[in-house]
Amino acid sequence: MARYTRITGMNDVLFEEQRYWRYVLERIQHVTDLYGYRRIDVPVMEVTALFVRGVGEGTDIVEKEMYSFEDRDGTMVSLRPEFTAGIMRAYIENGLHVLPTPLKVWTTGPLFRHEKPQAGRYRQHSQFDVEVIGEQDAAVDVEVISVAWHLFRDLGFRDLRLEINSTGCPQCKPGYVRRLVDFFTPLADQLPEVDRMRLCKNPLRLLDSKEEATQPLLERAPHIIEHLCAECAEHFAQLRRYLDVLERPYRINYRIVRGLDYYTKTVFEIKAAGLGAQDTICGGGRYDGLIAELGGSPTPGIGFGSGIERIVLAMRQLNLPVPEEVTPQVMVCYLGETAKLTAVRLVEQLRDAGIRSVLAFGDRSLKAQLKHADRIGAAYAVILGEEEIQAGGATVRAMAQGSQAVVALNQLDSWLRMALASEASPAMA
RNA sequence: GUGACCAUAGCUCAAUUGGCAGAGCAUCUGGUUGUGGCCCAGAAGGUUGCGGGUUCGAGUCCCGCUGGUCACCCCA
Repeated sequence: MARYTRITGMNDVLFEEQRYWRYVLERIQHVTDLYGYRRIDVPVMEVTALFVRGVGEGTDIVEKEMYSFEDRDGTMVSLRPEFTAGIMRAYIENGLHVLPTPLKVWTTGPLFRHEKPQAGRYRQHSQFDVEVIGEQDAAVDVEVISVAWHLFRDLGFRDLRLEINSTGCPQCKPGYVRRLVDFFTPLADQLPEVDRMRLCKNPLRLLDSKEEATQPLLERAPHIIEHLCAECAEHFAQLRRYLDVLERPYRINYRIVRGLDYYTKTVFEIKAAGLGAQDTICGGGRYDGLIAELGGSPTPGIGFGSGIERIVLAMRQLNLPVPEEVTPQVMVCYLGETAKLTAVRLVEQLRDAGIRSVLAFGDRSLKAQLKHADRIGAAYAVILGEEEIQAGGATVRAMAQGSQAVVALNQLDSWLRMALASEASPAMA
Protein backbone atom coordinates (compact mmCIF):
# COMPACT_ATOMS: atom_id res chain seq x y z
CA MET A 1 0.00 0.00 0.00
CA ALA A 2 1.32 3.41 -0.97
CA ARG A 3 2.32 5.54 1.97
CA TYR A 4 0.77 8.87 2.68
CA THR A 5 3.01 11.87 2.40
CA ARG A 6 2.79 15.54 3.21
CA ILE A 7 0.98 17.76 0.76
CA THR A 8 3.47 19.84 -1.22
CA GLY A 9 4.60 22.89 0.69
CA MET A 10 3.11 21.78 4.02
CA ASN A 11 5.44 20.69 6.76
CA ASP A 12 5.54 18.76 10.00
CA VAL A 13 7.11 20.67 12.88
CA LEU A 14 8.97 18.06 14.89
CA PHE A 15 10.23 18.23 18.43
CA GLU A 16 13.65 19.76 17.94
CA GLU A 17 12.07 22.59 15.98
CA GLN A 18 9.24 23.04 18.49
CA ARG A 19 11.77 24.59 20.87
CA TYR A 20 12.07 27.52 18.47
CA TRP A 21 8.34 27.85 17.89
CA ARG A 22 7.60 27.80 21.57
CA TYR A 23 10.22 30.45 22.29
CA VAL A 24 9.13 32.70 19.44
CA LEU A 25 5.50 32.49 20.60
CA GLU A 26 6.53 33.23 24.15
CA ARG A 27 8.49 36.33 23.11
CA ILE A 28 5.59 37.45 20.90
CA GLN A 29 3.26 37.31 23.88
CA HIS A 30 5.77 39.22 25.94
CA VAL A 31 6.28 42.01 23.44
CA THR A 32 2.59 42.42 22.56
CA ASP A 33 1.77 42.72 26.27
CA LEU A 34 4.57 45.24 26.61
CA TYR A 35 3.22 47.43 23.82
CA GLY A 36 -0.44 47.05 24.77
CA TYR A 37 -1.75 44.90 21.94
CA ARG A 38 -4.71 42.54 22.48
CA ARG A 39 -5.01 39.16 20.84
CA ILE A 40 -7.71 38.53 18.28
CA ASP A 41 -8.35 35.26 16.42
CA VAL A 42 -10.29 35.02 13.21
CA PRO A 43 -11.32 31.94 11.18
CA VAL A 44 -8.91 30.26 8.77
CA MET A 45 -11.65 30.41 6.13
CA GLU A 46 -13.68 33.32 4.84
CA VAL A 47 -15.91 33.88 1.86
CA THR A 48 -13.70 34.26 -1.21
CA ALA A 49 -15.18 37.66 -2.04
CA LEU A 50 -13.65 39.17 1.11
CA PHE A 51 -10.12 38.42 -0.04
CA VAL A 52 -10.83 39.38 -3.64
CA ARG A 53 -12.04 42.75 -2.42
CA GLY A 54 -9.50 43.17 0.38
CA VAL A 55 -6.27 41.90 -1.15
CA GLY A 56 -7.06 43.07 -4.67
CA GLU A 57 -8.47 41.42 -7.76
CA GLY A 58 -5.35 41.65 -9.90
CA THR A 59 -2.86 40.45 -7.30
CA ASP A 60 -1.05 37.15 -7.71
CA ILE A 61 -2.39 36.04 -4.35
CA VAL A 62 -5.98 36.30 -5.50
CA GLU A 63 -5.39 35.43 -9.12
CA LYS A 64 -3.47 32.19 -8.71
CA GLU A 65 -2.53 31.40 -5.13
CA MET A 66 -5.74 31.02 -3.13
CA TYR A 67 -7.08 27.70 -1.94
CA SER A 68 -10.71 28.27 -2.93
CA PHE A 69 -13.59 25.86 -3.17
CA GLU A 70 -17.34 25.70 -3.15
CA ASP A 71 -18.79 24.98 0.28
CA ARG A 72 -21.65 22.50 0.59
CA ASP A 73 -24.21 25.28 0.49
CA GLY A 74 -22.74 26.63 -2.73
CA THR A 75 -20.87 29.68 -1.40
CA MET A 76 -17.29 30.16 -2.54
CA VAL A 77 -14.89 30.08 0.40
CA SER A 78 -11.09 30.37 0.67
CA LEU A 79 -8.40 29.45 3.15
CA ARG A 80 -7.00 32.78 4.29
CA PRO A 81 -3.89 33.88 2.33
CA GLU A 82 -3.24 36.73 4.78
CA PHE A 83 -4.68 38.12 8.01
CA THR A 84 -5.59 41.72 7.37
CA ALA A 85 -8.80 41.26 5.38
CA GLY A 86 -10.27 38.85 7.95
CA ILE A 87 -9.38 41.12 10.86
CA MET A 88 -10.92 44.12 9.15
CA ARG A 89 -14.06 42.06 8.52
CA ALA A 90 -14.14 41.22 12.24
CA TYR A 91 -13.62 44.88 13.11
CA ILE A 92 -16.58 45.98 11.01
CA GLU A 93 -18.84 43.01 11.81
CA ASN A 94 -18.38 43.25 15.59
CA GLY A 95 -18.61 47.02 15.71
CA LEU A 96 -15.16 47.29 17.28
CA HIS A 97 -14.98 51.02 16.43
CA VAL A 98 -16.75 51.58 19.77
CA LEU A 99 -13.63 50.39 21.59
CA PRO A 100 -10.99 52.96 22.57
CA THR A 101 -9.28 54.23 19.42
CA PRO A 102 -6.90 53.18 18.04
CA LEU A 103 -7.58 49.49 18.40
CA LYS A 104 -4.28 47.62 18.69
CA VAL A 105 -4.47 43.86 18.00
CA TRP A 106 -2.24 40.94 17.14
CA THR A 107 -2.77 37.37 16.02
CA THR A 108 -0.93 34.32 14.78
CA GLY A 109 -1.81 31.17 12.90
CA PRO A 110 -1.54 29.43 9.55
CA LEU A 111 -1.97 31.07 6.15
CA PHE A 112 -2.30 29.31 2.82
CA ARG A 113 -0.93 30.27 -0.58
CA HIS A 114 -0.53 27.89 -3.50
CA GLU A 115 3.01 28.91 -4.46
CA LYS A 116 5.95 26.78 -5.52
CA PRO A 117 7.87 26.05 -2.31
CA GLN A 118 11.45 27.12 -1.79
CA ALA A 119 13.66 28.08 1.14
CA GLY A 120 11.53 30.16 3.50
CA ARG A 121 8.39 29.84 1.40
CA TYR A 122 5.67 27.29 2.04
CA ARG A 123 2.07 26.77 0.99
CA GLN A 124 1.05 26.60 4.61
CA HIS A 125 3.01 29.04 6.70
CA SER A 126 2.45 30.94 9.93
CA GLN A 127 2.69 34.63 10.58
CA PHE A 128 2.80 36.86 13.59
CA ASP A 129 0.48 39.68 12.62
CA VAL A 130 -0.11 43.11 14.14
CA GLU A 131 -2.76 45.67 13.19
CA VAL A 132 -3.57 49.15 14.50
CA ILE A 133 -6.96 50.43 13.40
CA GLY A 134 -8.33 53.95 13.58
CA GLU A 135 -5.32 56.28 13.77
CA GLN A 136 -3.42 58.03 10.98
CA ASP A 137 -0.64 59.47 13.21
CA ALA A 138 2.81 58.53 11.87
CA ALA A 139 3.83 57.79 15.47
CA VAL A 140 1.66 54.67 15.12
CA ASP A 141 3.66 53.60 12.07
CA VAL A 142 6.82 53.86 14.14
CA GLU A 143 5.29 51.96 17.05
CA VAL A 144 4.21 49.10 14.81
CA ILE A 145 7.70 48.89 13.37
CA SER A 146 9.06 48.94 16.91
CA VAL A 147 6.93 45.95 17.94
CA ALA A 148 8.62 43.88 15.25
CA TRP A 149 12.04 45.36 15.92
CA HIS A 150 11.73 44.74 19.66
CA LEU A 151 10.66 41.15 19.10
CA PHE A 152 13.59 40.40 16.83
CA ARG A 153 16.04 41.97 19.25
CA ASP A 154 14.52 39.87 22.05
CA LEU A 155 15.01 36.75 19.97
CA GLY A 156 18.69 37.56 19.61
CA PHE A 157 18.79 39.04 16.12
CA ARG A 158 21.43 41.65 15.38
CA ASP A 159 22.26 43.09 11.97
CA LEU A 160 18.65 43.53 10.96
CA ARG A 161 17.90 45.80 8.06
CA LEU A 162 14.87 48.07 8.27
CA GLU A 163 13.80 49.46 4.93
CA ILE A 164 11.02 51.98 4.49
CA ASN A 165 9.26 53.65 1.62
CA SER A 166 5.98 55.36 0.85
CA THR A 167 3.54 54.19 -1.81
CA GLY A 168 1.54 57.41 -1.64
CA CYS A 169 -2.23 57.52 -1.73
CA PRO A 170 -5.02 57.57 -4.34
CA GLN A 171 -4.20 61.29 -4.79
CA CYS A 172 -0.54 60.96 -5.71
CA LYS A 173 0.14 57.32 -6.58
CA PRO A 174 -1.55 57.30 -10.05
CA GLY A 175 0.44 60.35 -11.08
CA TYR A 176 3.66 58.67 -10.11
CA VAL A 177 2.77 55.46 -11.92
CA ARG A 178 2.17 57.56 -15.04
CA ARG A 179 5.60 59.16 -14.68
CA LEU A 180 7.15 55.75 -14.30
CA VAL A 181 5.43 54.45 -17.43
CA ASP A 182 6.43 57.59 -19.31
CA PHE A 183 10.00 57.06 -18.24
CA PHE A 184 10.21 53.39 -19.25
CA THR A 185 8.06 53.35 -22.39
CA PRO A 186 10.74 54.91 -24.63
CA LEU A 187 13.24 52.46 -23.13
CA ALA A 188 11.03 49.40 -23.61
CA ASP A 189 13.30 47.84 -26.23
CA GLN A 190 16.15 47.86 -23.69
CA LEU A 191 14.09 45.94 -21.15
CA PRO A 192 14.20 42.18 -20.77
CA GLU A 193 11.06 40.18 -21.56
CA VAL A 194 9.79 39.97 -17.94
CA ASP A 195 10.19 43.66 -17.37
CA ARG A 196 8.39 44.58 -20.58
CA MET A 197 5.54 42.45 -19.24
CA ARG A 198 5.67 44.36 -15.96
CA LEU A 199 5.59 47.67 -17.78
CA CYS A 200 2.14 46.92 -19.19
CA LYS A 201 0.76 44.77 -16.39
CA ASN A 202 2.10 46.26 -13.15
CA PRO A 203 4.61 49.07 -13.69
CA LEU A 204 5.45 49.42 -9.98
CA ARG A 205 6.89 45.90 -10.14
CA LEU A 206 9.66 47.26 -12.35
CA LEU A 207 11.09 48.88 -9.24
CA ASP A 208 12.05 45.59 -7.57
CA SER A 209 13.15 43.84 -10.74
CA LYS A 210 16.16 41.58 -10.36
CA GLU A 211 17.02 41.75 -14.04
CA GLU A 212 20.60 42.77 -14.67
CA ALA A 213 19.79 44.89 -17.73
CA THR A 214 17.15 46.90 -15.89
CA GLN A 215 19.36 48.01 -13.01
CA PRO A 216 21.13 50.95 -14.73
CA LEU A 217 17.78 52.23 -16.01
CA LEU A 218 16.33 52.08 -12.51
CA GLU A 219 19.11 54.37 -11.30
CA ARG A 220 17.62 57.15 -13.37
CA ALA A 221 13.95 56.27 -12.87
CA PRO A 222 11.78 58.70 -10.87
CA HIS A 223 11.41 58.02 -7.13
CA ILE A 224 7.95 58.07 -5.67
CA ILE A 225 9.22 59.90 -2.61
CA GLU A 226 9.77 62.95 -4.82
CA HIS A 227 6.26 62.83 -6.21
CA LEU A 228 4.14 62.45 -3.10
CA CYS A 229 1.23 64.80 -2.42
CA ALA A 230 1.66 67.26 0.45
CA GLU A 231 -0.15 65.04 2.95
CA CYS A 232 1.83 61.90 2.12
CA ALA A 233 5.11 63.81 2.05
CA GLU A 234 4.39 65.24 5.49
CA HIS A 235 3.45 61.81 6.83
CA PHE A 236 6.69 60.35 5.52
CA ALA A 237 8.68 63.22 7.04
CA GLN A 238 7.02 62.62 10.40
CA LEU A 239 7.79 58.91 10.17
CA ARG A 240 11.46 59.68 9.60
CA ARG A 241 11.52 62.23 12.41
CA TYR A 242 10.20 59.66 14.90
CA LEU A 243 12.59 56.98 13.68
CA ASP A 244 15.45 59.43 14.11
CA VAL A 245 14.34 60.23 17.66
CA LEU A 246 14.51 56.54 18.44
CA GLU A 247 17.92 56.35 16.77
CA ARG A 248 16.59 53.39 14.90
CA PRO A 249 18.78 52.68 11.87
CA TYR A 250 16.83 52.46 8.63
CA ARG A 251 17.28 52.82 4.94
CA ILE A 252 14.89 54.36 2.46
CA ASN A 253 14.41 51.77 -0.22
CA TYR A 254 12.72 53.43 -3.16
CA ARG A 255 12.13 50.00 -4.58
CA ILE A 256 9.93 48.46 -1.92
CA VAL A 257 6.65 47.72 -3.63
CA ARG A 258 4.35 45.59 -1.58
CA GLY A 259 2.29 43.10 -3.50
CA LEU A 260 -1.11 43.81 -2.01
CA ASP A 261 -3.32 46.49 -3.50
CA TYR A 262 -4.44 48.06 -0.25
CA TYR A 263 -1.19 49.70 0.87
CA THR A 264 -1.02 53.48 1.18
CA LYS A 265 1.67 55.80 2.50
CA THR A 266 4.12 53.88 4.73
CA VAL A 267 5.44 50.50 3.60
CA PHE A 268 8.35 48.73 5.26
CA GLU A 269 10.32 45.50 5.39
CA ILE A 270 12.74 44.01 7.87
CA LYS A 271 15.37 41.67 6.47
CA ALA A 272 17.62 39.17 8.21
CA ALA A 273 20.88 37.51 7.22
CA GLY A 274 21.21 33.82 6.51
CA LEU A 275 17.98 33.18 4.63
CA GLY A 276 18.74 32.90 0.93
CA ALA A 277 16.43 34.55 -1.56
CA GLN A 278 13.50 34.99 0.84
CA ASP A 279 15.16 37.18 3.44
CA THR A 280 12.23 39.38 4.47
CA ILE A 281 11.11 38.33 7.94
CA CYS A 282 8.62 41.14 8.35
CA GLY A 283 6.65 43.19 5.85
CA GLY A 284 3.80 45.59 6.20
CA GLY A 285 2.42 49.03 5.79
CA ARG A 286 -0.47 51.41 6.04
CA TYR A 287 -3.88 50.67 4.47
CA ASP A 288 -5.98 53.78 5.00
CA GLY A 289 -8.53 52.91 2.33
CA LEU A 290 -9.15 49.26 3.16
CA ILE A 291 -11.90 49.44 5.76
CA ALA A 292 -14.01 51.71 3.59
CA GLU A 293 -13.34 49.38 0.67
CA LEU A 294 -14.77 46.52 2.73
CA GLY A 295 -17.92 48.45 3.60
CA GLY A 296 -16.96 50.10 6.89
CA SER A 297 -16.82 53.81 7.50
CA PRO A 298 -13.51 55.34 6.36
CA THR A 299 -10.93 54.32 8.94
CA PRO A 300 -7.14 54.32 8.66
CA GLY A 301 -5.06 51.30 9.58
CA ILE A 302 -1.54 49.90 9.57
CA GLY A 303 -0.05 46.49 10.20
CA PHE A 304 2.53 43.89 9.32
CA GLY A 305 2.96 40.17 8.88
CA SER A 306 6.06 38.34 10.01
CA GLY A 307 6.78 34.81 8.80
CA ILE A 308 7.43 32.49 11.70
CA GLU A 309 9.03 29.77 9.55
CA ARG A 310 11.44 32.40 8.27
CA ILE A 311 12.19 33.62 11.77
CA VAL A 312 12.91 30.07 12.92
CA LEU A 313 14.98 29.36 9.81
CA ALA A 314 17.07 32.48 10.38
CA MET A 315 17.50 31.72 14.09
CA ARG A 316 18.81 28.26 13.28
CA GLN A 317 21.03 29.62 10.54
CA LEU A 318 22.48 32.20 12.93
CA ASN A 319 22.69 29.72 15.80
CA LEU A 320 20.67 31.93 18.12
CA PRO A 321 20.13 30.34 21.54
CA VAL A 322 16.71 29.04 22.57
CA PRO A 323 15.61 27.32 25.80
CA GLU A 324 16.17 23.58 25.99
CA GLU A 325 13.22 21.31 25.43
CA VAL A 326 11.33 20.59 28.66
CA THR A 327 12.02 17.01 29.72
CA PRO A 328 10.52 14.79 32.44
CA GLN A 329 12.03 15.27 35.86
CA VAL A 330 11.21 11.80 37.09
CA MET A 331 10.64 8.40 35.55
CA VAL A 332 8.89 5.81 37.69
CA CYS A 333 10.22 2.27 37.13
CA TYR A 334 8.84 -0.94 38.57
CA LEU A 335 9.53 -4.66 38.84
CA GLY A 336 6.59 -7.02 38.95
CA GLU A 337 2.85 -6.54 38.92
CA THR A 338 2.50 -5.57 42.61
CA ALA A 339 5.07 -2.82 42.26
CA LYS A 340 3.41 -1.70 39.03
CA LEU A 341 0.16 -1.03 40.92
CA THR A 342 2.07 1.26 43.28
CA ALA A 343 3.86 2.84 40.33
CA VAL A 344 0.64 3.67 38.49
CA ARG A 345 -0.64 5.43 41.61
CA LEU A 346 2.67 7.07 42.49
CA VAL A 347 3.33 8.69 39.11
CA GLU A 348 -0.04 10.45 39.29
CA GLN A 349 0.69 11.61 42.84
CA LEU A 350 3.99 13.10 41.71
CA ARG A 351 2.20 15.00 38.95
CA ASP A 352 -0.29 16.28 41.54
CA ALA A 353 2.74 17.59 43.42
CA GLY A 354 3.83 19.46 40.27
CA ILE A 355 6.69 17.17 39.35
CA ARG A 356 6.98 16.33 35.65
CA SER A 357 6.82 12.54 35.76
CA VAL A 358 6.45 9.63 33.36
CA LEU A 359 5.74 5.95 33.89
CA ALA A 360 7.66 3.07 32.38
CA PHE A 361 5.30 0.96 30.28
CA GLY A 362 5.34 -2.60 29.04
CA ASP A 363 6.93 -4.55 31.93
CA ARG A 364 10.42 -4.33 30.48
CA SER A 365 13.62 -5.17 32.32
CA LEU A 366 14.93 -2.60 34.78
CA LYS A 367 17.90 -2.17 32.50
CA ALA A 368 15.60 -1.23 29.64
CA GLN A 369 13.60 1.12 31.88
CA LEU A 370 16.70 2.97 33.07
CA LYS A 371 17.98 3.22 29.54
CA HIS A 372 14.70 4.80 28.59
CA ALA A 373 14.92 7.22 31.53
CA ASP A 374 18.35 8.23 30.31
CA ARG A 375 17.23 8.76 26.71
CA ILE A 376 14.26 10.95 27.58
CA GLY A 377 16.41 13.10 29.85
CA ALA A 378 14.78 12.34 33.22
CA ALA A 379 16.79 13.73 36.13
CA TYR A 380 15.69 11.01 38.54
CA ALA A 381 14.52 7.41 38.27
CA VAL A 382 12.24 6.14 41.02
CA ILE A 383 12.60 2.37 41.29
CA LEU A 384 9.84 0.25 42.84
CA GLY A 385 10.64 -3.43 43.47
CA GLU A 386 9.39 -6.07 45.88
CA GLU A 387 12.00 -5.02 48.47
CA GLU A 388 11.04 -1.36 48.34
CA ILE A 389 7.29 -2.06 48.46
CA GLN A 390 7.69 -4.22 51.57
CA ALA A 391 9.65 -1.48 53.29
CA GLY A 392 7.17 1.19 52.20
CA GLY A 393 9.80 3.10 50.23
CA ALA A 394 11.39 3.57 46.83
CA THR A 395 14.92 3.71 45.50
CA VAL A 396 15.63 7.11 43.94
CA ARG A 397 18.47 7.23 41.45
CA ALA A 398 20.01 10.52 40.38
CA MET A 399 20.72 9.81 36.71
CA ALA A 400 23.54 12.29 36.21
CA GLN A 401 25.49 11.20 39.28
CA GLY A 402 24.44 7.56 39.44
CA SER A 403 23.93 7.93 43.19
CA GLN A 404 20.97 6.29 44.91
CA ALA A 405 18.95 6.76 48.09
CA VAL A 406 16.03 4.96 49.66
CA VAL A 407 13.13 7.30 50.41
CA ALA A 408 9.85 6.54 52.20
CA LEU A 409 6.92 6.67 49.76
CA ASN A 410 5.02 9.24 51.84
CA GLN A 411 8.00 11.62 51.72
CA LEU A 412 8.88 11.04 48.09
CA ASP A 413 7.26 14.13 46.57
CA SER A 414 8.78 16.55 49.07
CA TRP A 415 12.17 14.81 48.79
CA LEU A 416 12.09 15.11 45.00
CA ARG A 417 10.90 18.72 45.04
CA MET A 418 13.79 19.65 47.28
CA ALA A 419 16.32 17.79 45.13
CA LEU A 420 14.97 19.30 41.89
CA ALA A 421 14.90 22.81 43.33
CA SER A 422 18.61 22.71 44.12
CA GLU A 423 19.44 22.10 40.47
CA ALA A 424 20.53 24.81 38.10
CA SER A 425 17.90 26.77 36.19
CA PRO A 426 17.24 25.62 32.63
CA ALA A 427 20.03 26.36 30.19
CA MET A 428 19.86 28.10 26.84
CA ALA A 429 21.51 26.29 23.98
C1' G B 1 3.54 28.46 -13.96
C1' U B 2 9.33 28.22 -15.77
C1' G B 3 14.39 26.30 -14.96
C1' A B 4 18.54 23.58 -12.65
C1' C B 5 19.93 19.69 -9.44
C1' C B 6 18.44 15.40 -6.63
C1' A B 7 15.61 10.52 -5.01
C1' U B 8 18.97 3.35 -1.75
C1' A B 9 16.48 1.07 5.83
C1' G B 10 13.29 5.83 10.57
C1' C B 11 18.06 9.29 9.81
C1' U B 12 23.09 10.09 7.35
C1' C B 13 25.21 7.64 3.44
C1' A B 14 28.12 3.20 0.76
C1' A B 15 27.55 -0.47 -3.27
C1' U B 16 34.05 -1.11 -8.48
C1' U B 17 32.93 -1.87 -15.73
C1' G B 18 25.92 -3.41 -15.40
C1' G B 19 27.04 -9.11 -11.52
C1' C B 20 24.19 -12.03 -4.31
C1' A B 21 21.38 -4.52 -1.61
C1' G B 22 25.33 -2.89 2.85
C1' A B 23 27.42 0.30 7.06
C1' G B 24 27.00 3.90 11.06
C1' C B 25 23.32 6.11 14.12
C1' A B 26 18.37 5.23 16.10
C1' U B 27 14.70 1.00 17.82
C1' C B 28 14.08 -3.88 20.43
C1' U B 29 16.45 -8.27 23.00
C1' G B 30 20.57 -10.42 25.50
C1' G B 31 25.72 -10.15 27.87
C1' U B 32 23.40 -10.46 36.40
C1' U B 33 18.19 -12.65 40.36
C1' G B 34 17.05 -5.60 40.23
C1' U B 35 20.53 -0.77 37.60
C1' G B 36 21.20 3.89 32.14
C1' G B 37 25.51 6.28 29.53
C1' C B 38 30.98 3.10 27.18
C1' C B 39 31.71 -1.83 25.10
C1' C B 40 30.14 -6.74 22.87
C1' A B 41 26.45 -10.17 20.52
C1' G B 42 21.85 -10.66 18.13
C1' A B 43 16.94 -9.27 16.09
C1' A B 44 13.92 -6.26 13.39
C1' G B 45 13.88 -2.73 9.63
C1' G B 46 14.00 -2.46 1.73
C1' U B 47 9.08 -3.94 -4.22
C1' U B 48 16.54 0.86 -4.28
C1' G B 49 10.15 7.03 -5.23
C1' C B 50 6.52 4.98 -9.30
C1' G B 51 5.89 2.98 -14.43
C1' G B 52 8.06 1.43 -18.86
C1' G B 53 12.53 0.16 -21.97
C1' U B 54 17.67 -1.94 -23.17
C1' U B 55 20.21 -6.48 -21.28
C1' C B 56 21.48 -13.34 -19.81
C1' G B 57 21.42 -9.88 -15.66
C1' A B 58 19.65 -2.84 -13.78
C1' G B 59 20.35 0.58 -7.36
C1' U B 60 23.70 1.55 -11.66
C1' C B 61 22.15 2.84 -18.71
C1' C B 62 17.60 5.20 -21.58
C1' C B 63 12.41 7.39 -21.56
C1' G B 64 8.11 9.07 -18.89
C1' C B 65 5.78 10.32 -14.28
C1' U B 66 5.71 11.67 -9.10
C1' G B 67 8.08 13.90 -5.10
C1' G B 68 12.05 16.92 -2.89
C1' U B 69 15.70 21.02 -2.90
C1' C B 70 17.19 25.70 -4.75
C1' A B 71 16.32 29.82 -7.99
C1' C B 72 12.83 32.79 -11.17
C1' C B 73 7.82 34.69 -10.68
C1' C B 74 5.65 36.35 -6.19
C1' C B 75 5.82 36.96 -1.11
C1' A B 76 6.22 36.52 5.02
